[in-house]
Amino acid sequence: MSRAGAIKPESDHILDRPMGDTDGIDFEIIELLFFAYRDFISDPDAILDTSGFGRAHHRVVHFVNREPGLTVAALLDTLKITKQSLARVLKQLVDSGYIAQVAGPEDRRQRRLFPTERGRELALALARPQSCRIAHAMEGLGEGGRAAVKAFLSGMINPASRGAADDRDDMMEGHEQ
Amino acid sequence: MSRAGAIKPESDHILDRPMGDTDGIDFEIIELLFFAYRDFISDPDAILDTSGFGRAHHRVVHFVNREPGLTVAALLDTLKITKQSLARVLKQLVDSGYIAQVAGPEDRRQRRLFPTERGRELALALARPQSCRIAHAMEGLGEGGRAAVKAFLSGMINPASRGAADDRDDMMEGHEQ
DNA sequence: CAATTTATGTCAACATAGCTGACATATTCG
DNA sequence: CGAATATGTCAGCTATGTTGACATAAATTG
Repeated sequence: MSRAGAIKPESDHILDRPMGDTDGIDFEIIELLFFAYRDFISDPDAILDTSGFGRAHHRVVHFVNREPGLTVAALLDTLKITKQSLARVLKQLVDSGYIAQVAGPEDRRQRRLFPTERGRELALALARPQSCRIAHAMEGLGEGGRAAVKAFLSGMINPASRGAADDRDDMMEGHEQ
Repeated sequence: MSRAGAIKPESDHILDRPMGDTDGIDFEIIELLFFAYRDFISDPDAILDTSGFGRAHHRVVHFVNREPGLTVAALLDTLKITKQSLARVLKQLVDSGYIAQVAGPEDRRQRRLFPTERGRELALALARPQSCRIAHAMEGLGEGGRAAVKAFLSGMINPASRGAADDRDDMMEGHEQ
């Protein structure tokens, strides 16, 4: 802090050549991913500002619409956040009538989550500009190009990340930590 | 809040069919992007926890290493955050000896940002696992596949997002808002 | 040169969205 | 019945973004 005025290159050895692909690191894709994802979520963000919701709400609304009847536990597993974090946004969505909770038919401790029509509309409105952006980015790529993109994105995902949703039935979920 | 006990499907109309690709929306890629990016940043996050830094520091260290001599204004433009947000993390990085500030040779009001060797090492350490993940995801894709991925990611980016870095010289930057 | 603009820094307050820890309640299961 | 499970909730902390106001030094301009 007292060094704020010590703007002299002699003291610390300073590097002035850019960190490039010499190190065998794929900086190009790293940065493309950063910018692509940033702009990808900017579309729904603009809509959410209007609704008074945030990205956290977006994710919840999305996955509940994609898998109606989802349990809270399954949603937590998908989002990889804590139940306290989820509770905050979920409560707002339920109170505002975007999501409804129904006691599980088998296990009545569960609260299965369903979208209302309002929730469905919001999810679609948020997904629409994202899908348009994707369609635009896919323009000119052939069927093989699209397959390559899918393969690439799938390969970026940790095996356990998606598996959790598939294995949900046969595993005992004993990892509350 | 008092409706917490009103777990009844009859009141609100509840939707139980999944929101699918019927609506002409590319949910598949939307979700792949979500999971891919989440896991993509989990690698550096794990390292950062050790260092006591966060994602914000990561981004700063990355771009300073990629373009040594970057001005604060240019960095703000790349990150699209406010100077107050940047100040917090930048100060920590400078104080910890990861980044050095040098008065601009032409315009001495500028603080050009340079990585120290320590900063370079950190940037490389953070990029390494991400690059490995990318390499793994690219496995099996031919040269055309890689080109498709690049074209796709580039197409996802707002034209102005990257352009800002290119146009920096000829535009008057009169958008402090 | 004086006035203004620019580049940057800084203080204070606030919002969102994550976290941990602790505890409550209802339900199921052994 | 008692233990485990699914969920909810309270309280407080952290990281990272925001706005608004103001300070300082250097460049630019009249």
